[in-house]
Amino acid sequence: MEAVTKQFRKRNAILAYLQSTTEHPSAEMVFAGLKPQIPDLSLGTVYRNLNLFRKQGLASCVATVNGVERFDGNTNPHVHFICNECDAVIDLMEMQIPATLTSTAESCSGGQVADCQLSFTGKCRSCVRVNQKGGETA
Amino acid sequence: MEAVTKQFRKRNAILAYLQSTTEHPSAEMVFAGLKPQIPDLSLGTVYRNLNLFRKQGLASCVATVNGVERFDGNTNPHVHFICNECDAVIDLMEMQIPATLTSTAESCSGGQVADCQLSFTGKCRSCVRVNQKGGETA
DNA sequence: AATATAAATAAGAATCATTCTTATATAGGA
DNA sequence: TCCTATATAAGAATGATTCTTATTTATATT
Repeated sequence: MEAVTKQFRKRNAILAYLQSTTEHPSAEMVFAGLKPQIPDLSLGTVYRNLNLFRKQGLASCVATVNGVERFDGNTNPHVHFICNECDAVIDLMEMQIPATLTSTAESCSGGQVADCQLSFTGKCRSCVRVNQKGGETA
Repeated sequence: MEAVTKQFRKRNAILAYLQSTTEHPSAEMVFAGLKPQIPDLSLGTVYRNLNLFRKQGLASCVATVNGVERFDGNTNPHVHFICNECDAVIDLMEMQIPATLTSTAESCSGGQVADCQLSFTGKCRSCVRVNQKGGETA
Protein backbone atom coordinates (compact mmCIF):
# COMPACT_ATOMS: atom_id res chain seq x y z
CA MET A 1 0.00 0.00 0.00
CA GLU A 2 2.62 2.48 1.14
CA ALA A 3 0.25 5.41 0.91
CA VAL A 4 1.99 7.45 3.60
CA THR A 5 4.84 9.70 2.56
CA LYS A 6 8.35 8.44 3.17
CA GLN A 7 9.77 11.86 3.84
CA PHE A 8 11.35 12.29 7.23
CA ARG A 9 10.40 8.78 8.19
CA LYS A 10 13.88 8.01 9.46
CA ARG A 11 14.41 11.45 10.91
CA ASN A 12 11.18 11.15 12.83
CA ALA A 13 12.06 7.68 14.01
CA ILE A 14 15.38 8.91 15.35
CA LEU A 15 13.77 11.79 17.19
CA ALA A 16 11.02 9.57 18.56
CA TYR A 17 13.57 7.07 19.78
CA LEU A 18 15.55 9.78 21.50
CA GLN A 19 12.46 11.17 23.19
CA SER A 20 11.22 7.75 24.28
CA THR A 21 14.25 6.76 26.29
CA THR A 22 16.09 8.06 29.32
CA GLU A 23 19.25 6.11 28.67
CA HIS A 24 20.93 9.08 26.91
CA PRO A 25 22.03 7.00 23.97
CA SER A 26 25.05 7.46 21.78
CA ALA A 27 24.65 7.54 18.02
CA GLU A 28 25.54 3.86 17.93
CA MET A 29 22.93 3.06 20.54
CA VAL A 30 20.23 4.88 18.57
CA PHE A 31 21.34 3.04 15.47
CA ALA A 32 21.27 -0.33 17.20
CA GLY A 33 17.89 0.43 18.68
CA LEU A 34 16.27 1.33 15.37
CA LYS A 35 18.04 -1.04 13.01
CA PRO A 36 15.66 -3.98 13.65
CA GLN A 37 12.63 -1.94 12.61
CA ILE A 38 14.46 0.04 9.92
CA PRO A 39 16.88 -2.38 8.31
CA ASP A 40 18.10 0.08 5.71
CA LEU A 41 19.00 2.74 8.27
CA SER A 42 22.59 3.88 8.07
CA LEU A 43 24.76 5.13 10.90
CA GLY A 44 25.61 8.30 8.99
CA THR A 45 21.95 9.23 8.94
CA VAL A 46 21.79 8.91 12.70
CA TYR A 47 24.79 11.16 13.17
CA ARG A 48 23.52 13.70 10.65
CA ASN A 49 20.08 13.94 12.21
CA LEU A 50 21.37 14.04 15.77
CA ASN A 51 23.47 17.02 14.81
CA LEU A 52 20.49 18.59 13.11
CA PHE A 53 18.38 18.16 16.26
CA ARG A 54 21.16 19.72 18.24
CA LYS A 55 21.19 22.78 15.99
CA GLN A 56 17.41 23.01 16.21
CA GLY A 57 17.45 22.71 19.97
CA LEU A 58 15.47 19.48 19.92
CA ALA A 59 18.29 17.52 21.50
CA SER A 60 21.61 18.06 23.18
CA CYS A 61 24.77 16.25 24.02
CA VAL A 62 24.74 15.88 27.80
CA ALA A 63 28.03 14.07 28.25
CA THR A 64 30.99 12.47 26.56
CA VAL A 65 31.60 9.10 28.19
CA ASN A 66 34.72 7.21 27.22
CA GLY A 67 35.08 9.32 24.12
CA VAL A 68 31.49 8.75 23.01
CA GLU A 69 28.87 11.50 22.89
CA ARG A 70 25.63 10.83 24.73
CA PHE A 71 22.42 12.53 23.60
CA ASP A 72 19.28 13.65 25.35
CA GLY A 73 15.92 14.44 23.79
CA ASN A 74 14.67 15.98 26.99
CA THR A 75 15.30 19.69 26.48
CA ASN A 76 14.31 20.70 30.00
CA PRO A 77 17.52 21.43 31.89
CA HIS A 78 18.05 18.75 34.50
CA VAL A 79 20.77 17.01 36.44
CA HIS A 80 22.66 13.88 35.40
CA PHE A 81 24.54 11.13 37.13
CA ILE A 82 27.28 9.42 35.17
CA CYS A 83 28.53 6.05 36.34
CA ASN A 84 32.25 5.49 35.96
CA GLU A 85 31.80 1.72 36.04
CA CYS A 86 28.97 0.91 33.66
CA ASP A 87 28.92 4.21 31.70
CA ALA A 88 25.23 4.75 32.44
CA VAL A 89 23.95 8.32 32.19
CA ILE A 90 21.01 8.68 34.55
CA ASP A 91 18.54 11.52 35.07
CA LEU A 92 18.22 12.98 38.53
CA MET A 93 14.84 14.49 37.87
CA GLU A 94 14.07 15.20 41.51
CA MET A 95 16.97 17.62 41.70
CA GLN A 96 16.54 21.22 40.70
CA ILE A 97 19.24 23.39 39.20
CA PRO A 98 19.11 26.49 41.39
CA ALA A 99 17.70 29.26 39.20
CA THR A 100 20.09 31.83 40.55
CA LEU A 101 23.11 29.91 39.28
CA THR A 102 22.73 30.94 35.67
CA SER A 103 22.38 34.64 36.35
CA THR A 104 25.31 34.49 38.73
CA ALA A 105 27.36 32.77 36.05
CA GLU A 106 26.40 35.43 33.55
CA SER A 107 27.55 38.27 35.77
CA CYS A 108 30.68 36.45 36.91
CA SER A 109 31.73 35.58 33.39
CA GLY A 110 30.70 38.80 31.71
CA GLY A 111 29.44 36.71 28.82
CA GLN A 112 26.12 35.34 27.67
CA VAL A 113 25.03 32.02 29.13
CA ALA A 114 23.07 29.78 26.81
CA ASP A 115 23.01 26.60 28.84
CA CYS A 116 23.88 25.03 32.16
CA GLN A 117 25.14 21.53 32.77
CA LEU A 118 25.23 19.99 36.22
CA SER A 119 26.36 16.42 36.52
CA PHE A 120 27.74 14.07 39.09
CA THR A 121 30.12 11.22 38.46
CA GLY A 122 30.66 8.17 40.60
CA LYS A 123 29.26 4.70 41.05
CA CYS A 124 25.58 4.24 40.26
CA ARG A 125 23.11 2.40 42.44
CA SER A 126 23.29 -0.88 40.55
CA CYS A 127 27.07 -0.90 40.47
CA VAL A 128 27.20 -0.20 44.19
CA ARG A 129 24.84 -3.12 44.73
CA VAL A 130 26.87 -5.51 42.61
CA ASN A 131 30.05 -4.76 44.52
CA GLN A 132 28.33 -5.24 47.87
CA LYS A 133 26.85 -8.59 46.89
CA GLY A 134 30.16 -9.93 45.60
CA GLY A 135 31.94 -8.87 48.75
CA GLU A 136 35.48 -7.56 48.88
CA THR A 137 38.17 -10.21 49.14
CA ALA A 138 40.90 -7.80 50.20
CA MET B 1 77.13 19.40 33.29
CA GLU B 2 73.77 17.75 33.54
CA ALA B 3 74.14 16.85 37.17
CA VAL B 4 70.43 16.79 37.88
CA THR B 5 68.54 13.57 37.31
CA LYS B 6 66.57 13.29 34.15
CA GLN B 7 63.92 11.06 35.65
CA PHE B 8 60.42 12.47 35.54
CA ARG B 9 61.73 15.63 33.93
CA LYS B 10 59.06 15.50 31.24
CA ARG B 11 56.36 14.24 33.55
CA ASN B 12 57.10 17.05 35.95
CA ALA B 13 57.16 19.59 33.16
CA ILE B 14 53.74 18.43 31.98
CA LEU B 15 52.26 18.65 35.46
CA ALA B 16 53.88 22.04 36.08
CA TYR B 17 52.50 23.34 32.80
CA LEU B 18 49.04 22.12 33.67
CA GLN B 19 49.19 23.72 37.09
CA SER B 20 50.53 27.01 35.80
CA THR B 21 47.73 27.78 33.39
CA THR B 22 44.01 28.38 33.62
CA GLU B 23 43.36 27.78 29.93
CA HIS B 24 42.37 24.15 30.50
CA PRO B 25 44.58 22.88 27.74
CA SER B 26 44.10 19.87 25.53
CA ALA B 27 46.91 17.36 25.13
CA GLU B 28 47.92 19.14 21.92
CA MET B 29 48.00 22.49 23.70
CA VAL B 30 50.24 21.11 26.44
CA PHE B 31 52.47 19.59 23.79
CA ALA B 32 52.67 22.85 21.82
CA GLY B 33 53.37 24.81 24.99
CA LEU B 34 56.26 22.61 26.09
CA LYS B 35 57.80 21.67 22.75
CA PRO B 36 59.96 24.83 22.47
CA GLN B 37 61.68 24.09 25.79
CA ILE B 38 61.64 20.32 25.38
CA PRO B 39 62.26 19.68 21.69
CA ASP B 40 62.33 15.90 22.05
CA LEU B 41 58.95 15.74 23.79
CA SER B 42 56.49 13.47 22.07
CA LEU B 43 52.71 13.80 21.98
CA GLY B 44 52.24 10.26 23.24
CA THR B 45 54.12 11.14 26.40
CA VAL B 46 51.75 14.02 27.03
CA TYR B 47 48.71 11.78 26.62
CA ARG B 48 50.19 9.05 28.77
CA ASN B 49 51.07 11.37 31.61
CA LEU B 50 47.80 13.26 31.49
CA ASN B 51 46.00 9.96 31.93
CA LEU B 52 48.33 9.05 34.75
CA PHE B 53 47.60 12.35 36.51
CA ARG B 54 43.93 11.67 36.04
CA LYS B 55 44.23 8.29 37.73
CA GLN B 56 46.26 9.81 40.54
CA GLY B 57 43.75 12.59 41.04
CA LEU B 58 46.28 15.27 40.17
CA ALA B 59 44.29 16.42 37.16
CA SER B 60 40.93 15.92 35.56
CA CYS B 61 39.17 16.32 32.27
CA VAL B 62 36.74 19.18 32.77
CA ALA B 63 35.18 19.25 29.32
CA THR B 64 35.22 17.84 25.83
CA VAL B 65 35.08 20.75 23.39
CA ASN B 66 34.66 19.93 19.72
CA GLY B 67 35.72 16.37 20.34
CA VAL B 68 38.86 17.39 22.22
CA GLU B 69 39.41 16.72 25.91
CA ARG B 70 40.38 19.68 28.06
CA PHE B 71 42.37 19.18 31.23
CA ASP B 72 42.60 20.98 34.53
CA GLY B 73 45.38 20.79 37.09
CA ASN B 74 43.29 22.60 39.67
CA THR B 75 41.78 19.81 41.72
CA ASN B 76 39.54 22.03 43.79
CA PRO B 77 36.02 21.64 42.45
CA HIS B 78 34.98 24.83 40.71
CA VAL B 79 32.70 26.14 38.00
CA HIS B 80 33.55 26.51 34.32
CA PHE B 81 32.32 28.59 31.43
CA ILE B 82 32.73 27.13 27.96
CA CYS B 83 32.54 29.45 24.97
CA ASN B 84 30.79 28.03 21.95
CA GLU B 85 32.52 30.50 19.65
CA CYS B 86 36.20 30.47 20.59
CA ASP B 87 36.24 27.17 22.53
CA ALA B 88 37.72 28.83 25.60
CA VAL B 89 37.23 27.05 28.91
CA ILE B 90 37.21 29.65 31.66
CA ASP B 91 37.20 29.34 35.44
CA LEU B 92 34.42 31.01 37.36
CA MET B 93 36.30 31.01 40.62
CA GLU B 94 33.96 33.43 42.36
CA MET B 95 31.11 30.97 42.06
CA GLN B 96 30.61 28.30 44.69
CA ILE B 97 29.16 24.90 44.04
CA PRO B 98 26.46 24.64 46.72
CA ALA B 99 27.70 22.05 49.19
CA THR B 100 24.30 20.49 49.60
CA LEU B 101 24.14 19.52 45.94
CA THR B 102 26.45 16.56 46.22
CA SER B 103 24.70 14.98 49.18
CA THR B 104 21.35 15.55 47.52
CA ALA B 105 22.66 13.86 44.38
CA GLU B 106 23.91 10.94 46.39
CA SER B 107 20.53 10.35 48.04
CA CYS B 108 18.59 10.96 44.83
CA SER B 109 20.73 8.60 42.80
CA GLY B 110 21.24 5.96 45.44
CA GLY B 111 24.82 5.66 44.29
CA GLN B 112 28.18 7.02 45.40
CA VAL B 113 29.14 10.44 44.13
CA ALA B 114 32.82 10.95 43.46
CA ASP B 115 32.75 14.28 41.68
CA CYS B 116 30.55 17.15 40.63
CA GLN B 117 30.78 19.15 37.44
CA LEU B 118 28.98 22.43 36.96
CA SER B 119 29.52 24.29 33.75
CA PHE B 120 27.88 26.94 31.65
CA THR B 121 28.04 27.22 27.90
CA GLY B 122 27.45 30.30 25.82
CA LYS B 123 29.41 33.23 24.47
CA CYS B 124 32.34 34.44 26.53
CA ARG B 125 33.03 38.05 27.39
CA SER B 126 35.56 38.61 24.59
CA CYS B 127 33.36 37.04 21.96
CA VAL B 128 30.44 39.17 23.09
CA ARG B 129 32.66 42.25 22.78
CA VAL B 130 33.89 41.38 19.32
CA ASN B 131 30.36 40.98 18.01
CA GLN B 132 29.26 44.29 19.51
CA LYS B 133 32.18 46.18 17.99
CA GLY B 134 31.66 44.75 14.55
CA GLY B 135 27.97 45.54 14.64
CA GLU B 136 25.28 43.38 13.13
CA THR B 137 24.55 44.06 9.48
CA ALA B 138 21.26 42.21 9.49
C1' DA C 1 82.48 -0.41 37.39
C1' DA C 2 79.53 -4.13 35.20
C1' DT C 3 75.06 -6.26 35.15
C1' DA C 4 70.19 -6.74 35.70
C1' DT C 5 65.70 -4.97 36.30
C1' DA C 6 62.10 -1.66 35.96
C1' DA C 7 60.09 2.53 34.49
C1' DA C 8 59.92 6.48 30.98
C1' DT C 9 60.04 7.79 26.56
C1' DA C 10 59.94 8.52 21.12
C1' DA C 11 58.21 7.21 17.05
C1' DG C 12 54.94 5.71 14.52
C1' DA C 13 51.18 2.30 13.77
C1' DA C 14 46.46 1.13 15.01
C1' DT C 15 41.89 2.19 16.66
C1' DC C 16 37.59 4.09 16.50
C1' DA C 17 34.08 7.83 16.86
C1' DT C 18 32.71 11.16 13.85
C1' DT C 19 32.42 13.70 9.56
C1' DC C 20 32.59 14.05 4.69
C1' DT C 21 31.84 12.67 -0.23
C1' DT C 22 29.42 10.71 -3.86
C1' DA C 23 25.67 8.72 -5.99
C1' DT C 24 20.93 7.61 -5.62
C1' DA C 25 16.21 8.26 -4.25
C1' DT C 26 12.30 10.98 -3.11
C1' DA C 27 9.15 15.03 -2.71
C1' DG C 28 7.12 19.15 -4.39
C1' DG C 29 6.62 22.82 -7.75
C1' DA C 30 6.44 24.68 -12.49
C1' DT D 1 6.97 15.44 -17.26
C1' DC D 2 10.98 18.15 -15.94
C1' DC D 3 13.54 20.60 -12.46
C1' DT D 4 15.26 21.56 -8.03
C1' DA D 5 15.59 20.55 -2.91
C1' DT D 6 16.42 17.58 0.51
C1' DA D 7 17.19 12.85 2.53
C1' DT D 8 19.63 8.96 2.47
C1' DA D 9 23.14 4.80 2.00
C1' DA D 10 27.53 3.40 1.50
C1' DG D 11 31.85 3.83 2.25
C1' DA D 12 36.02 6.83 2.35
C1' DA D 13 38.48 10.28 5.05
C1' DT D 14 39.62 12.61 9.23
C1' DG D 15 41.52 13.21 13.55
C1' DA D 16 41.92 12.51 18.57
C1' DT D 17 43.49 9.03 21.34
C1' DT D 18 45.62 4.67 22.46
C1' DC D 19 48.78 1.00 21.65
C1' DT D 20 53.21 -1.29 20.26
C1' DT D 21 57.99 -1.63 19.88
C1' DA D 22 62.50 -0.39 20.61
C1' DT D 23 65.42 2.67 23.09
C1' DT D 24 66.91 5.17 26.97
C1' DT D 25 67.48 6.09 31.79
C1' DA D 26 67.58 5.19 36.76
C1' DT D 27 68.24 2.10 40.53
C1' DA D 28 69.73 -1.96 42.86
C1' DT D 29 73.07 -5.67 43.16
C1' DT D 30 76.92 -7.53 42.76
